Amino acid sequence: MTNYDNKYDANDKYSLRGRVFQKLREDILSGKYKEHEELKEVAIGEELGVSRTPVREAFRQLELEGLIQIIPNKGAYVTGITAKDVKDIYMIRSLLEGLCARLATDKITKEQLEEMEENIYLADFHAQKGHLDQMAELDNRFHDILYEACDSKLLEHTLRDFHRYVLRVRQKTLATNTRGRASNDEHRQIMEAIKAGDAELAEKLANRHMINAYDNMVKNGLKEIYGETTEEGTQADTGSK
Amino acid sequence: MTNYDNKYDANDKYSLRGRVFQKLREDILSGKYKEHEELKEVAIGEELGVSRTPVREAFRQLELEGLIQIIPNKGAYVTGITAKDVKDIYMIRSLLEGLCARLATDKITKEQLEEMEENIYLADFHAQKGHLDQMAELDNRFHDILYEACDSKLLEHTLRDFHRYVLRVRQKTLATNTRGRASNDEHRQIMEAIKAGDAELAEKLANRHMINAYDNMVKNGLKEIYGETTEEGTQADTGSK
DNA sequence: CCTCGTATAATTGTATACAACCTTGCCATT
DNA sequence: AATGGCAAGGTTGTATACAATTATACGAGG
Repeated sequence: MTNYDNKYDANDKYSLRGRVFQKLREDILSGKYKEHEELKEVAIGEELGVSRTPVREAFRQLELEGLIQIIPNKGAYVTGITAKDVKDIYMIRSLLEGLCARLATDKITKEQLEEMEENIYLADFHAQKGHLDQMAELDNRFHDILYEACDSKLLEHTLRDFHRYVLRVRQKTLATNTRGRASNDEHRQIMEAIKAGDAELAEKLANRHMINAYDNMVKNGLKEIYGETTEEGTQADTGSK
Repeated sequence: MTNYDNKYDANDKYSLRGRVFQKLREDILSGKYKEHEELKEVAIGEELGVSRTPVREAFRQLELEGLIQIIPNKGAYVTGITAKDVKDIYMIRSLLEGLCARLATDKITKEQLEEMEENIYLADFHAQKGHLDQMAELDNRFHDILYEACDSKLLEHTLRDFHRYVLRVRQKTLATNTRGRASNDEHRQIMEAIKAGDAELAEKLANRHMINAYDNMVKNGLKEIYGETTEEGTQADTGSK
């Protein structure tokens, strides 16, 4: 619930605060700062060559994005993601990506559809070659295109938030070639449903795509990475029908 | 996507920043600061008797909550909500409140269920008396209970965000007695489905509840309040099946 | 040897000073 | 009279100084 439709990007890469914010977000998501690690204002400031003020403002934003937790008068700590959190996010995303696909079916532009096709074609190529990094990149981009295509700044922004939030986990678990191929196949089906103008089908496929992604994560050892267990079985149970 | 499961509330009411944040949020939501109004750091600071630093930090948070837009080196402006935004929010909420009701069916505690029943009973009373303010209050509380009952900090927080965001609009449009009664009837049906353990039905009813709420807003002049029109007809079209 | 308390250090919270940028209005030039 | 440029005022961006709070370490007492 944040700054959508903001042609002056608030996370302005030209202001110090914006640069600190982006840098810290990237470092947290990439794993440079680990869970429960403490972030100290002066240390970060010195590392980036800025004073405490922009760092503090960036901290406040990171907190609202859920990446750190600030305990008053104590410090800022990188928040952890529990297995339960991941499950909840995928349940929510399943519904919202479905909605997004449904809306996009009517709203998508020719250019966006073409980029989708290109994306899928390219992903096929990299899947054959076993280029996992490129696969992940294309996967991200596919969803970004979908978010843009739904023509709802609010939905787009919400989905981007969730998507970014699980990137930390995905990097560790989605990096199998078999899932990469399956995922791209699902992308193709979604794209074709949109292309055919079948909004209902597009929604169902997008729902299912998220459930499959989650189930795959569970299979590939989500529990081993995060100590806690999903409270009830492994089935995603996110279907809306 | 913000600070869930935070026992030290980040919007700490004991820190100046937290107080400024809460005060400004309330003032924006209540309409004291109108759309596109500029908020100046020194003016706000003097009004609340604090310096610019806590005000600036509060601004950054308000921006991430979507309540103001900060244009670098220019100023902070209260953001407007378009009719399209409202429609999008209700589409999203329809799905997520449905999910929430479905999860709550398994997770709700006896105390929460009792508070729900009490809430509905009280709302019946106030509906008869025509107490619109109390009705609105109870309506808010009903949804809060539901959010708590789903046992997902993430979903709870997301729904609270959206709910708070449309409060500005709702205050102006939901204040009709007939809708109040209908809404409470729908609350009762949702509650009874949860009580009966019928998760599927609870989800459907909660979906429908949001669609009805939105349709009512459209009927009661959402367009007149916000200059723009919903891009396609008036039907909510938020059903997931 | 352990525990509690106090003092000191470290860190965050707030205020203020200074710099950079944008806006505005006046004046000169055409 | 219209326009362009320049200067002055105001607002935000950043840095730093000071206050308040918390963590740590050391020593005294048991």
